[in-house]
Amino acid sequence: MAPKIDIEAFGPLLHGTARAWRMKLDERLKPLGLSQAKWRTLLHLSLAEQPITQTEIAMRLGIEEPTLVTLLHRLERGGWVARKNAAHDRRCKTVHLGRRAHRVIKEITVAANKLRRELLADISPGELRTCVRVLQRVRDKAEEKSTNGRANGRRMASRNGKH
Amino acid sequence: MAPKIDIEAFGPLLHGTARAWRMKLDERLKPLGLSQAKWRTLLHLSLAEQPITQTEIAMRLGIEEPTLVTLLHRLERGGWVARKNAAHDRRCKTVHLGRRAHRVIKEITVAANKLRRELLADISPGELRTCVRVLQRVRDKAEEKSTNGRANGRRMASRNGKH
DNA sequence: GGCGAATCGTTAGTATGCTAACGAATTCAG
DNA sequence: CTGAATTCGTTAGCATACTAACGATTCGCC
Repeated sequence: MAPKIDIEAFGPLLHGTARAWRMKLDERLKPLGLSQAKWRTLLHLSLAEQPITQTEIAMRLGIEEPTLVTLLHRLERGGWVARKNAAHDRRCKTVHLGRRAHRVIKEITVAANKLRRELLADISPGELRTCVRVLQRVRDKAEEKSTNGRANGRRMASRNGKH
Repeated sequence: MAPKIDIEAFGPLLHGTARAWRMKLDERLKPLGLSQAKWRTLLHLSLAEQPITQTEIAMRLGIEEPTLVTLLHRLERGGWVARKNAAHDRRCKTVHLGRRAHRVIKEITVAANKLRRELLADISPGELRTCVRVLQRVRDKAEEKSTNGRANGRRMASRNGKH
């Protein structure tokens, strides 16, 4: 009774796997005081060459602006980042890593890489490639604007450009 | 530059695909007044042969009890379900589908199946099988209790048994 | 039978996401 | 140059998840 895969459960399976992965990572980074949403933000900041604005961060993270606002509030309250008014455009604020953040950036990547290696340990390169291809195609299809055809300002943070 | 897959982004890819799928489904069911969390609950109730308790539902949905409590509050407020005190055990409440729910159960499954067929349309059966196998293994691995070995009461809703 | 342990549902508090609506600042059309 | 449109960050309000802690009830062991 093994060969018959339960294709009806693909959605739940996808959902459950993502959830389990996220919770595992959160669990490991909790000792650092960091959740996934937080460490992803810090990592993107550290990867940016120059100070970036909130809108830019939201786009890279693939989340909406209001979500980022409260996320930054929490990060700021914890001393992880600081916001500064941009000189050239008084509407903008740029976000900068605090001391505390610089110290843990490396630990974050190490932990994330370690977890990934563990979870994908007994998956063959071929299987992995196939899986990645499938996921990409599914995601792209799911992100296609469906019925609406209106150009409606800044909509949908689109897929996050790696990490 | 296509053959080299970006394995570092597997986590984000998984996360993003699940998110896109979920949002697409929510978008389609919004006209019915239903989000994914809600229709999944209704569907599980409709699949159950006999009235089931809240704990049972939470387990099947793969969510924690307090999460279910507020979810049921919203469903009850919308007239989708009703809670009754169980006769045999005064601690328990059983949850029952309301009229309104019975009418849309079919629409829900139809929409979910349609979306799945669309998103997986151009994926070959072989690829799909591989992908499912990989996801299952990753999920199982991620759900293994890691360092803690303590039996700490009811923990982790575990994987949801299909749908 | 009776008391401690386990179970069920709940509240409280927090984190993370969303949309809608808005004020302030900038940009663009005329 | 000026008024309309756009952009940036924010608040308000909601949905969905979590853990911690609790009352009420039931179960299990003596």
